[in-house]
Amino acid sequence: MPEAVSRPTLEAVAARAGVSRATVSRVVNGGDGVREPLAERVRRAVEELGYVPNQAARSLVTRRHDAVAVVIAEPESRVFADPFFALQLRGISKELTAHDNQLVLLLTEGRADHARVARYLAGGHVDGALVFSLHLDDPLPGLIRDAGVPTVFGGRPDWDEDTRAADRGHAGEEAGRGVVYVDCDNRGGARTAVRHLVGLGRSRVAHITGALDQTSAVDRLDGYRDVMAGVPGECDPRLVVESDFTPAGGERAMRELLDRCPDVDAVFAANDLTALGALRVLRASGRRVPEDVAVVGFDDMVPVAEQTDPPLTTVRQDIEEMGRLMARLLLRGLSGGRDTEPPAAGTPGTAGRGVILPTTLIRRASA
Amino acid sequence: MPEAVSRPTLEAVAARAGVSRATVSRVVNGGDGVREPLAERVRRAVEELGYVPNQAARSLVTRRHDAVAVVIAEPESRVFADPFFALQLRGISKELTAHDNQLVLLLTEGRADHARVARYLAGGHVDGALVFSLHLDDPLPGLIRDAGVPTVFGGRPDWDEDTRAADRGHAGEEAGRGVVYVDCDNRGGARTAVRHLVGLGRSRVAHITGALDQTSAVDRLDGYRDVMAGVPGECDPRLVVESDFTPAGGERAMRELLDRCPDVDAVFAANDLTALGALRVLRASGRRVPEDVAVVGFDDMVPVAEQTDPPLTTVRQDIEEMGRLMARLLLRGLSGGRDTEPPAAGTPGTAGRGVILPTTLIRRASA
DNA sequence: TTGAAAGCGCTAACAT
DNA sequence: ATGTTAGCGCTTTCAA
Repeated sequence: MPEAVSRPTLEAVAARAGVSRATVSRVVNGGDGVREPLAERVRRAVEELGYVPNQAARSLVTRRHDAVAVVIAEPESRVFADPFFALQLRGISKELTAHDNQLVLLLTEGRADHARVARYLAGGHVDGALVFSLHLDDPLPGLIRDAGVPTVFGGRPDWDEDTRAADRGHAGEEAGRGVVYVDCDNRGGARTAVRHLVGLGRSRVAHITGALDQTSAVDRLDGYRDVMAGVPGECDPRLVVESDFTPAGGERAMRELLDRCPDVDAVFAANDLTALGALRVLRASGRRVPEDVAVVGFDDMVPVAEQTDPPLTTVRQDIEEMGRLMARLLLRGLSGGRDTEPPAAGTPGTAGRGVILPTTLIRRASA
Repeated sequence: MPEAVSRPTLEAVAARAGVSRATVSRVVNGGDGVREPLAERVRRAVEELGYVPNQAARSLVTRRHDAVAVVIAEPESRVFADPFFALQLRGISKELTAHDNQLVLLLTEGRADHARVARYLAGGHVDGALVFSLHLDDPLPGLIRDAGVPTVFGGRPDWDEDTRAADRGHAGEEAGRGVVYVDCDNRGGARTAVRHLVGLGRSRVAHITGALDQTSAVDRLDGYRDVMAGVPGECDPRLVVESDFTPAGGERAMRELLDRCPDVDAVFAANDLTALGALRVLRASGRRVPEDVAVVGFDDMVPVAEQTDPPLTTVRQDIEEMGRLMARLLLRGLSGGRDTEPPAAGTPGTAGRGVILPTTLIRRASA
């Protein structure tokens, strides 16, 4: 019974309203230049027939799709481990919906899928793309660039355009300026976290990093170093342990840390999940938090941070807002004109084309 | 520079290969009935020009879109609290990708969006829909049914067709038979959990329910009752506390439970998040788990269940597989013919049209 | 086996 | 202000 009932066409509506197809089209698309009584007749006909425009036919002529692709590189990412992804998507979805755009979700599972995604984007099925390019050296940005689709990245892509473009012979174009992205202030947030710890009087502040093939992890590490560089005698490199954003990784790192520096009295973990693992190991080792060791996380994944023992002090970023903003930037670029394109070379104040959202420290009990 | 570069058309390929558009079309679509040397010429031309078919033009004539909508009713759901959603989506995505179908994501925020979704589905933009109808009395199933789009539901919808259809005057059609859905064996899984607890020698087994406006919660409660009904003198209704699938809800329920029945020695929680909350309250109350009170969860959200203290014994369902299966059923129905439609009235063995996936008990330390 | 031609449903000039 | 018309790029009869 869900037999694809053939929907009424413009033609049918026109016939019913006793006007031409063009007139119906005008009314359906906003109705400028159609006198009210006529427009009303058309609207009634549309209503009665339950007419819905055929998007394929429309796209064929307008070359717009009112659809945006969201590309998420999933493998080995935390995408499926925490609600990050879902929140981001919610923000994007809200914004797209508000502008009558559809969200086409492209999940990729490793290199093999890159070609598929590139082909899809190049195929002109969507008006633009929102890409979460999570890893350094990801070929996706390059492929997307070549596909020529307006794109906004989630998280600063490690796209050293100057270098790569040169490899391709685009060196003179300053193409790096063209990358639009939205990210949170990873470095600044990290500074805030570490300063907080230092301000608590801690003198042996460690950092458990995230996966260092992601810019967010690198930036947070940089922020940590920014502050520690200013603390006399505190640049002990053993206080930095590399990890991977997961609870298990956090446990491992914390164990190593306790091993190397039993006198550690504070830990800045690259994200909440890492902090979770660290907390567990600290407890198991008999340390009290925050009395013996203070801990700060990053992200403020509320369901995680509020449920740890003790509740986690952490750096909050507004993930849903990031998603919304990405979508907004893209749509603006699509309609407004060349907003997702590089500014004229030398335009002041636009270098980078990145939008950085602020972070805030959420104080709970762990530090 | 991402200027929507006008892509080559069939025409261009035809010209280059020195054949007609029809021939190119044939080759592009599988190449039956085209002699090899010619086909090869065409393929080369496609390659050289980087030709990608225009999906809009194709859809316009074929009326297929190779796209499937995934509808997720988000408000008040746990969709953004645990990785359930992401896993489901991954399974769906894999299956769709394997069949060259796109995934259009429709997130809804309450009633207001229902009309939008219904309109979209009715608009014939997609070939079918996968719908997560999470709540009893959700109007979505009805709207979708009216939209006439082949649909597979995730989780048994509370769609008492006999009743509703009657309301609409379809009573004679046995329409309820037409609902295709995929779910896990909530009731059986609950039975397994409770039996395990009883088998441990526990005599005061409580149940903290999920949100009872979702069939999964109701089914798990039923499973609990199935077993408890067989345990002499164990039908104490005070052992059942209603909750909502959240950690906070689990805490609240556990507190009430301890209040009402301080002698409780086992808890079957409706999901892992609930169990998490319960564990916390139990610990705070000085009870040891599992010595004093054994706890079993449901879902096996690995990141949660493995990280609780003690690690959680729980009923596992294969969420990703559910997603994959939903997609498979839908695609099969779309191509194979009328598979998503109701079987002829009276067809034996097909009543319900639901596919129920098995669950397994994962033993960890909490029970 | 291959080509010619007729649309699919819609928008956007261009006429009126 | 409204109607007429020419395609958008593709698939699909129907002829050759």
